[in-house]
Amino acid sequence: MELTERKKKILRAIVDCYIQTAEPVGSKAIAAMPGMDVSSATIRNEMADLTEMGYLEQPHTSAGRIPSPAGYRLYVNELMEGYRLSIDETQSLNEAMELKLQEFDKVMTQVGKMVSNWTNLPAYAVTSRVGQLPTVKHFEILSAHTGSFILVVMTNTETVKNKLIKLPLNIQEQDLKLLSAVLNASLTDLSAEQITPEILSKIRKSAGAAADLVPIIVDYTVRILQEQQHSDVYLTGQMKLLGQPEYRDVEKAQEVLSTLDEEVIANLPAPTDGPVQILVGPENIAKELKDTSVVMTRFDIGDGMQGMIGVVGPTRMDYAQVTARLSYFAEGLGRMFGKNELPPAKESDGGTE
Amino acid sequence: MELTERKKKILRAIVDCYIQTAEPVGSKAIAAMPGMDVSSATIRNEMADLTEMGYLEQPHTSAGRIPSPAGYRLYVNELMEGYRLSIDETQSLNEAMELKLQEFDKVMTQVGKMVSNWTNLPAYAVTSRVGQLPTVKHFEILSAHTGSFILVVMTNTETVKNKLIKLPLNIQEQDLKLLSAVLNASLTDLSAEQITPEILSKIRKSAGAAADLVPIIVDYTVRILQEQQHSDVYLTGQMKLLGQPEYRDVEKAQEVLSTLDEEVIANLPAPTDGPVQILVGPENIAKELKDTSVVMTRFDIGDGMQGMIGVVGPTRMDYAQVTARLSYFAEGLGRMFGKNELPPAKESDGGTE
DNA sequence: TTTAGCACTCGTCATCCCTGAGTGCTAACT
DNA sequence: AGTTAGCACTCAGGGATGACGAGTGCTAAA
Repeated sequence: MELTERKKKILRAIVDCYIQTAEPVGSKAIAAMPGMDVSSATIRNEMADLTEMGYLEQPHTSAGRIPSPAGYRLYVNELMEGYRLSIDETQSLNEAMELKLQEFDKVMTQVGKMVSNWTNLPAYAVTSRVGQLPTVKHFEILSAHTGSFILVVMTNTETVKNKLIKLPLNIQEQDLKLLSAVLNASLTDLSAEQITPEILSKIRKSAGAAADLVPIIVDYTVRILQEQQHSDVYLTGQMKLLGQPEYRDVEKAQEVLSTLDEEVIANLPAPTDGPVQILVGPENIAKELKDTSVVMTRFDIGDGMQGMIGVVGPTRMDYAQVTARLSYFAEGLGRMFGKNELPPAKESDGGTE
Repeated sequence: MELTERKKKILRAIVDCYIQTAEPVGSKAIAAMPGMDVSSATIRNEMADLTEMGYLEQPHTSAGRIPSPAGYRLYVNELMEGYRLSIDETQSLNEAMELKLQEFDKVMTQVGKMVSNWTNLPAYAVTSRVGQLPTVKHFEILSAHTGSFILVVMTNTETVKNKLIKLPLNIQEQDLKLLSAVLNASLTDLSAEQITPEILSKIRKSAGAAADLVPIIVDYTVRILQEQQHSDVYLTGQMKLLGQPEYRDVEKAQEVLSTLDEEVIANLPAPTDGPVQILVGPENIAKELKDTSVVMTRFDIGDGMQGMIGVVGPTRMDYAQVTARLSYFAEGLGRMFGKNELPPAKESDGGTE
C-alpha cells in the first residue's frame, strides 16, 4: 500500500491531536479540523489503511487511534512542522540564562533545572570530556598563614583546582619551593594511572623537609585527575513527569523514574549527528523506558569538554516544541561557554580544611 | 479527663500500628497485640476517651482510629520508643559514607542522596554560614602561561577559590605583582557590600598597566563573597514520596512536591536545641505541607559553616527509625568534617575559561 | 472514489446492593 | 467501679448491572 500525501496529512493531524489531548483520536475529530475537506467516513478508511501499515494503533475496537512508535518515527522524521519560538519565549529564556548562570559552580545543575522548567519535563545535563586523558600541567604552592598553605593544581584541560592544607608541622618557604619544583618535574604530563607508588616514593625522597606532605598532595592530585575523567550527570525535574496524563498512575511513574537514574542517563547514546536527536519509545535502551521518548542535543563547552542536555517524556510529547526549545537552549549555552572573556562559565570553588 | 498510663500505652500501640499499616486501626487489632490483656470493649472505651481528648481521629464512623496531630506530638515527645540501629545498618552506612564522600565537591548532594536512600524519603541538605560576614583575606595572582593567569582568593572563612583568566593583552610579571599588592591593600577585610564603585576606581587608578583587569577581578571577588553568604540547599529523592501510600494519588503528591522547593526548605526553621527536631504536620510553615512531617538535625562542618539534614515524609512516618538514622548520620558527618587532616570535606573545583 | 447510513463493539459512568469491619451502647459480671 | 459480652447500627469498598455514547467497519448510493 502506498503512503499517499493525504495519508501523511491525516497521520500528521492525528499525531498533532494526540499530542495535545493524550486521548485516542477518532475520525470525526480529524474530519472536523480546518483544512480537512473530506468526510469522516473517508478518514476512517484512510485510518484503517494507516493502521494496517503499522503507523497507528487501536487501544480497543471502539476507541480512536493512537500513533504507533513507527508512526511517531515517521512524524519526527518528515511530518512534524517546525515549532517557532515566540519572541516572549526567547526573551524569557535569555533573561533566565543571564540571571541564573551567574551563580558559579553548579552551572550544570542550573542548566538542567532550566531545561526542565522550560520544557516542563524531566531533564538531564551531562558534561563529558572528549579527547586525551587529563594530566597535570603545573603545580603551585602558596604559603598562606602559619602552618597552612594552598596547593594549586592546573591540568591540561585548563582546569585549576586548589586546596587549603593545614599542617601542624612547620615548613619553611624554601622547602615549599623545593617541593613545588620536584612535583612539577616529576608529575607533569602524567595521567592518574601513571602515578605509581614508585614515583611517589621517588618524589618523597627528593622532597626534603616537606616529605610528609607528598602523599597528601599526590593523593589529592590523583583525585583531581580522576574526577576530570568521569562525566557528570545532573538529573532534575523528575516530578514533572507526574503532570503528564500517562503517568497519572503512580506505579507507572515510579517504574520509569526508578530506572531513570544517573547511571542510565550516562549510558544514553550521545547524539551522533545533526543538532537534535530523538529516541522514540522502544528505541530506548532500557525496556522500562519503552513508553518514553528522549530528546537530546549537545553543545560545546570548550577546553575539551562537551555538554549534553536532554529531556525525557512520554512518547506522546510535543516533539516540535521540545526540539525547538532544546536546540535554542543549546545554542545559547554554546555561545555562553564559548565567550572568551569573563564568562559565567565553570567556576572555582573553595577548598577548605 | 486524665491521661492514664493505660491510655498512653494504647495510644502508643495505635500510632505504632498506624505507622506500619497506614490504615485506621481498630479496637480488635489493639486488643490482640501481645501485652494487651484487656478486651476489645475496654480498648474501645479508652479509644473513645482518647478521641474526645483530641489525640485520635475517626475518618468515618465505621472505621478505626488514626492519630491526630496532637496524638503524633505526644507520641514523639514521650511515647516513642527509641529505634536501635542494627549492626548491619550502621555498617552499611559507614561504608557508604567512606565511599561516597571521597568524591569532592557535590558532597552535600551526596549527603542528601544518602539520607534519602537510607530513610527512603525525600531529603534535603543545607549548608549555611554562621557568624560574621565573609570578607577577603588574601589575594594571590599567579601567571600561568602567556596571556593567562590564575587568580586565587582566600576569604576569612578559610575558603579558597580560584579562577583562570585569559586575556589578549600582555601583562608583565611585575604588573601582576603590583596589582596583587594593591588588591591586598585595598580589599582586605571588606565584605561584598563594602566594595563600592569608588573603591573600585581608586584601585584602578593605582593598578598601573593591569588596570583593565581590575573590574574583572573585583567582580569575581564580589561574587565569591556573595556566594559565601547565602546558604545552599540540596533537595533529592522527591520521588521517594510516591512510595508512601498517602501519596498514591498523584494530585496529592504533586501538591506537596510542588511546594517543596528549595525556597521553602531554606526557610524551614533551624533546629533550635536538642539533637533532632520534628515538625508534625500542621506545625509546618506552608499549609500545603499540613499532612507532611519534617525531621531534621544539624551538624558541624567547621570553619563557620553549619550543615543541616532533614527528611520530609507523611505525618505517619516512622519517627523513631528516621530520628535514629538521621542523628547517626549527622554524627558521622560531624566526625568526618571535624577531622583536621586530609578530610574529604569541602573541596575545590576548577576555574576554567 | 467519496459519502451517508446503520448495525455493532466496548469502555465509561452511575447506580445498586452486599459484605464486613468497626463502633457505641447496654446489661451482666467481677 | 471497672471490665466484658452481646447486639444493633453505620458506612466505605467492591462487585454486578445497565444505560450511554464515542467510534468503528461495512454496504449501498451518489
